[in-house]
Amino acid sequence: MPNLEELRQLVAFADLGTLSRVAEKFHISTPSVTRAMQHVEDDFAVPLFIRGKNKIELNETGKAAAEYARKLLQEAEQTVRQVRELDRRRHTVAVCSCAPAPLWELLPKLNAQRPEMTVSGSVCRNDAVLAAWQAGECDVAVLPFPVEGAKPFMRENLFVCVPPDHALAKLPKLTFATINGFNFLLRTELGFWDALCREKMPASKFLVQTDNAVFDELVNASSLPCFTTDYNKLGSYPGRVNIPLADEAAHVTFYILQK
Amino acid sequence: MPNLEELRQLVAFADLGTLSRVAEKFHISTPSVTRAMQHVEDDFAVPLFIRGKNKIELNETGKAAAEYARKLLQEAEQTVRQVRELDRRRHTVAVCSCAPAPLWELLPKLNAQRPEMTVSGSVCRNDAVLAAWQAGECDVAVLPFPVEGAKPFMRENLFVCVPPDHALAKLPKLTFATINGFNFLLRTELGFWDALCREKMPASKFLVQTDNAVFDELVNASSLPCFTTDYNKLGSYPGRVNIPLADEAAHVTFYILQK
DNA sequence: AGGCATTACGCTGGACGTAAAAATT
DNA sequence: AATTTTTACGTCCAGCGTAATGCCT
Repeated sequence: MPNLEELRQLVAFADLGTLSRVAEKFHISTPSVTRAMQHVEDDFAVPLFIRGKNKIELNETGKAAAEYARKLLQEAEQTVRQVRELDRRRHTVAVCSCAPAPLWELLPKLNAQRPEMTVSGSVCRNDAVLAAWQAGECDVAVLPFPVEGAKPFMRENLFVCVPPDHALAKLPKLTFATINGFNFLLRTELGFWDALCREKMPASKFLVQTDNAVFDELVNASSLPCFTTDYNKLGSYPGRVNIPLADEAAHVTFYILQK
Repeated sequence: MPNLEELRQLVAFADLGTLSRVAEKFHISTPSVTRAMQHVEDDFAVPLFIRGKNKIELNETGKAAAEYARKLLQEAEQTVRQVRELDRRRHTVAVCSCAPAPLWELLPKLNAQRPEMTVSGSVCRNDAVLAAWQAGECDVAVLPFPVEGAKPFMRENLFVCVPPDHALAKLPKLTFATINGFNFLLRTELGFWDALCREKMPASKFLVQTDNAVFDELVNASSLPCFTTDYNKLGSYPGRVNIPLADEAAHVTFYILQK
């Protein structure tokens, strides 16, 4: 049964060409490498090297052995990775949501329910959420439409958020048709909201900003409209008014899939 | 980097259920197994066991780890086998022939030409010879017909071998048609001759004997006809006469394929 | 009482590094 | 002179087995 550490040295020797360089790479002495190579040869019980007085190289069998060893080492590393990943999965609840708001509701609840588990949430596009769920890559999925086995979870309503002196602020209600054409500030990682806005407002341009702090600054500094929702605690900007969107599409029921 | 010897013990534990049985299997002490399992757990750096006061079992991750380890060990063994096989191939000339006679000629010559090599010969059916050659499983192939790259090697002629008082002994020449219907003694491992006889003499029955000594005894003890060829040194039975077969099929040119 | 896992402890063989030798460039 | 491989040698620790402990059935 070969020793994987020695096989690593064999592979390194195939790559580097001299025992000294292998020793250097692994921060060990050259005699140690010499012995390791002798040991590998003993393990395989066939000659792998052509030895000169102060020269050593792989013979044809040795070259092939190094390649086989390389493959085996990759498989060994993969084995370790798979086991660790399996353990990680046993200690985390992975939530995949189409929008951030359900995560704000869900993650604290899950954390309280399963204090020994790490709860991890991510926002993806609808199709990616569904794919992750079906592939078993997440334990909880949140989608903006019902699917087999899903339960209604919460409702989120979209608002337009503008300074009080903005033209749109005069209206008590808005529709996508009304605001189509206005340019908007948009936070990224809004998941499905992002796609919805772009679909409903094809004439608008969106200034996207990932960083939350920077986004807030931009909102305060400019008079450009942005979106907020009744779950968006971060989005209650002082000095701005929230105007509801009347469209059905702006009122979303999220459905939850749970193992 | 996991230790394969320890992984073997992990797999054995998954199969046997207790550390004592693992110790017994590998002829080592139980404390040694305990330590090995602790070491495996350290290597993977995740919990693999559920430990009671005098009880230990695999958790779900551990069970999976044992299965991954089982696979890895098989791959490690395969790696060793492949390297050894490669070395063996480097020290042997494998000859695959459709009939034994060419081997009698060829093997001594190859032995003389390459004294450092082990020469191994085997007799197979025509299709198997061709398959082995094409798969690179042999270094020399001998076939009873020409193929691309093959050179004519030798000619072998088939004789019928009967006691002098046998009915067939009266004829100076024979054909397959004449002897069809007579029952014959047949040595196995005649390769393509076997198939040829059965094809040309559908009405005959063949008494097959593998063991050469037993076959010779049978030839001496019975008056049943058998075959011999001009290369069959073993087949020159005293007290029997050899009658040539006139058919073209009884005169074979062997073609040789060599790397 | 017998079986099982684990800890304690002493021993030993194996693995390491340093030093040195011998050969090559 | 510098580089490379290998041997010699002393050191040290990882891994082994024995013995003992604690627990369960």
